[in-house]
Amino acid sequence: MNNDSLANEGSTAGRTSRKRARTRAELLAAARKVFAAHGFHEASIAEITERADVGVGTFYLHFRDKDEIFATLLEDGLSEMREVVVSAVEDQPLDRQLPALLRTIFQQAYLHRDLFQLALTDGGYLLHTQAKHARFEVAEGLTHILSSAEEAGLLAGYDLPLLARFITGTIMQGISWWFEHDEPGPDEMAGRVLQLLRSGLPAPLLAYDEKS
Amino acid sequence: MNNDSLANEGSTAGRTSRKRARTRAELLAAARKVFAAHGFHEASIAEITERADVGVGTFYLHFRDKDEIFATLLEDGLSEMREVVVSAVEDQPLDRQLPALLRTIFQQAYLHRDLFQLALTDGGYLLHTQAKHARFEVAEGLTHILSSAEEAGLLAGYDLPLLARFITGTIMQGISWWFEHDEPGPDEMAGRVLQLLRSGLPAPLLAYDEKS
Amino acid sequence: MNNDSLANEGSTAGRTSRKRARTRAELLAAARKVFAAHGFHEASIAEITERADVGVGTFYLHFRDKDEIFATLLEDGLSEMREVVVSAVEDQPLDRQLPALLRTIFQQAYLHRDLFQLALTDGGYLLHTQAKHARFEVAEGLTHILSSAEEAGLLAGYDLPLLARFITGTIMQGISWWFEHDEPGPDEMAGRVLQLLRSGLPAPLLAYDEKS
Amino acid sequence: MNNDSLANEGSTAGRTSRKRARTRAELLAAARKVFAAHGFHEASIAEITERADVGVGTFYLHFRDKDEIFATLLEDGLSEMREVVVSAVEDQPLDRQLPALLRTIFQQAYLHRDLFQLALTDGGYLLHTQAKHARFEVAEGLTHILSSAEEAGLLAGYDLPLLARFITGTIMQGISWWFEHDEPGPDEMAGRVLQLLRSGLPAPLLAYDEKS
DNA sequence: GATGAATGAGTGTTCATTCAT
DNA sequence: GATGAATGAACACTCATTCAT
Repeated sequence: MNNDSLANEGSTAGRTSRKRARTRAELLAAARKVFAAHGFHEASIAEITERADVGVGTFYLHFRDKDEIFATLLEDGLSEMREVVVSAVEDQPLDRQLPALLRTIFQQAYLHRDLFQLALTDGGYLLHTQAKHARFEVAEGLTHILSSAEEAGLLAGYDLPLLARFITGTIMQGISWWFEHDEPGPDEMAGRVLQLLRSGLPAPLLAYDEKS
Repeated sequence: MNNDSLANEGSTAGRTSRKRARTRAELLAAARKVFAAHGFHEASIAEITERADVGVGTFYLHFRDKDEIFATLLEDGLSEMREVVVSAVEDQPLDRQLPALLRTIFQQAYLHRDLFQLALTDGGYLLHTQAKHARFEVAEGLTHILSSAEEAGLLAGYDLPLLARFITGTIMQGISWWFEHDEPGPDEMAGRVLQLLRSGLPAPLLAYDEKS
Repeated sequence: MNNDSLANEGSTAGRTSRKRARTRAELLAAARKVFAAHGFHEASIAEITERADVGVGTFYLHFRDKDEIFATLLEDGLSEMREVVVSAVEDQPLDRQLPALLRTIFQQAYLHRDLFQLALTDGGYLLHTQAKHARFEVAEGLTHILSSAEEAGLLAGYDLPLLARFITGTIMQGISWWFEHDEPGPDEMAGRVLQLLRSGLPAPLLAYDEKS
Repeated sequence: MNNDSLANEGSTAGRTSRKRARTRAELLAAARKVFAAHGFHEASIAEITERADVGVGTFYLHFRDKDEIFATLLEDGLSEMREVVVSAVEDQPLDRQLPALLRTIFQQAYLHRDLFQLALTDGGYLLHTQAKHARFEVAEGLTHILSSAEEAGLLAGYDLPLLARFITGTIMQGISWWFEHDEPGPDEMAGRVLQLLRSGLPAPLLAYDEKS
């Protein structure tokens, strides 16, 4: 009835939908805190709505159920991160992509530790139901870079999907280190991972002749 | 044939307690399946007892509560694995320890994939309550080996606890690869991890001057 | 007719909270019947909610648990009674207080026999948890009156707390008489107790030299 | 097969039945402690058998169910007391019977306070199911004495059954006084009740003119 | 007779979800 | 759109009682 497209000013529809969006945002913010505090299963809708200062029923006006808000929370956070990471990596020459990826992921993860704690601790729960998930996100980015490298003939002898997983595992453990410690910061963390990826472990630690 | 080992032969007490042990084992087996299928929170005692073909009450004759059977399940499985791994690693010269550790862990994990799925997916839940846990177990073994290496002056310039975590992450991702695929087998998996640890990634992938 | 007393008229909030109060009252009424019929321990929440014609969960919207509704039931009933008794006794000259107390207590108890059955039969259960309780209530009132009498020097030679208990016992048995009989009514009951308290038993029943 | 009548010596049957009786006695003793500690409803058969150091199943060889052992416990205790009281009262001249009854009951009750706590606290529970019960027991003895007095024309103007209940109430409160205090001892307690029964309360406490 | 492992009906309680207002 | 009282299926857990040994 009214022009509520771009820049929706004082129109009723505009005000309404702005209010609606604010409520939704409050719910998401509340959910983030509650999930972070208790984990997915112990979190209750009642606590979320209380914290968001809305009625219980309101929750269901914005999200189908508990799963959905959880998934949305992760999805929103991860897609924001994806954007940052992608723009930090693209346009880089191949030999700078992996370092940039690591550094950016660690920087983001450090900033959004609570989100990652959710993703890594309770995310498993949704693996059956919902697909996208921190680990997948990371592995995907890695696979993309590694594929380019492979096309350039740089990864002969490596099993690419496994390699992506291994590196993902390294990153994940780097991130979950922060669930318990605050040091070192993201840049040193990235440096440490690079150190391992660049040189591996000192040769005397790994005898060569194990029967393969 | 009659030799029922030391003392306690075919006596009533013996038969009874053997029956008791069998029931307990059936409960553990059922729980393993149920937890693997639904995860800790979605698993119900009723389903476990049904699958074990015993009454609900019987469960509580053997385990204090849901937490206890879950912890027992992990503990039993991990302690068995720990033994195997330890005996495969000890007495090896330092340069064989890491390769042996990797190969043995992967072999065990391949055999007990369901257990690891539990440990890695829901294990987090009990981290507060119960201490020992697959990742810790692995990280501990690694730390032990790496410490020896450090004392031998082989790891100058590495951050040892982080290094242990990184390698743990690699192993974990190797194992969780099997939640979705059956190939490659444990020996090749160990080989792939060794490949990465030995040489790192090809130099052209990692520019050296990454100070951006 | 429209005057819904101060503020809070036919507003939604008013209607809602009136409905809420009604549900609560229905639960209390149902609980009273169920407790009276089976006693505290044998009473089940399910039977209470069924009788109140509400869902099980509704119970917990109004009462924390079984203990709470039981305590509320007694507390509400007793405090109503306390008010009636207190206002019947206060402002009376000392020599009328005890008669007034007896008559009023018996009148109230006759009206709320079911409540007293609860208080006297199961009330013991909550003695540890909840303080106020029919017998205490009565003993307290008595003690108050007797104290005044003592200050007036009328009770030399009597052990006051014991005396209060003895009279309480007499009243309690008068009340529990009604659990099985409907006669005599409260006024005659009070008269009978007064008769005993006034004259005691005929002398020939109680030899004086009872040192045996 | 063997003479197991009077003085059953070393015969198998004799030994067996002596053993049986001992087990039964151990169960009763254990039950008394457990009921005293937790009350009827919170007491569990398991705790009783554990304390009696017999198997759970054994319980059901001696008692049909929880109700039965509880009733037996009271019955045994009360009937022992009844005997003592009866023999202390019978053959006394009428004017000594009530004093003797009071003194003996209080002496017994003081000795077996735990039993009375059960009878007065949880006994109510069994009122519907089982008849005999401390209060009845006492009221019965009283009624017997009072009947004799009435036949002797001493109680004209009193309502006999009510009178018996009133006195019972006084005794009960005297006994339950001991659930919380140890003083005064049984003889003084009996004296205090006699004091009240003999003289009633001082006249100035009870105005005479209330409309009857 | 004694045992104690097994039973399962029954309980209190929670919480995601609905819907009349 | 917003509310929050109401819902009831679902759950963990208990314990008196049975019965094969």
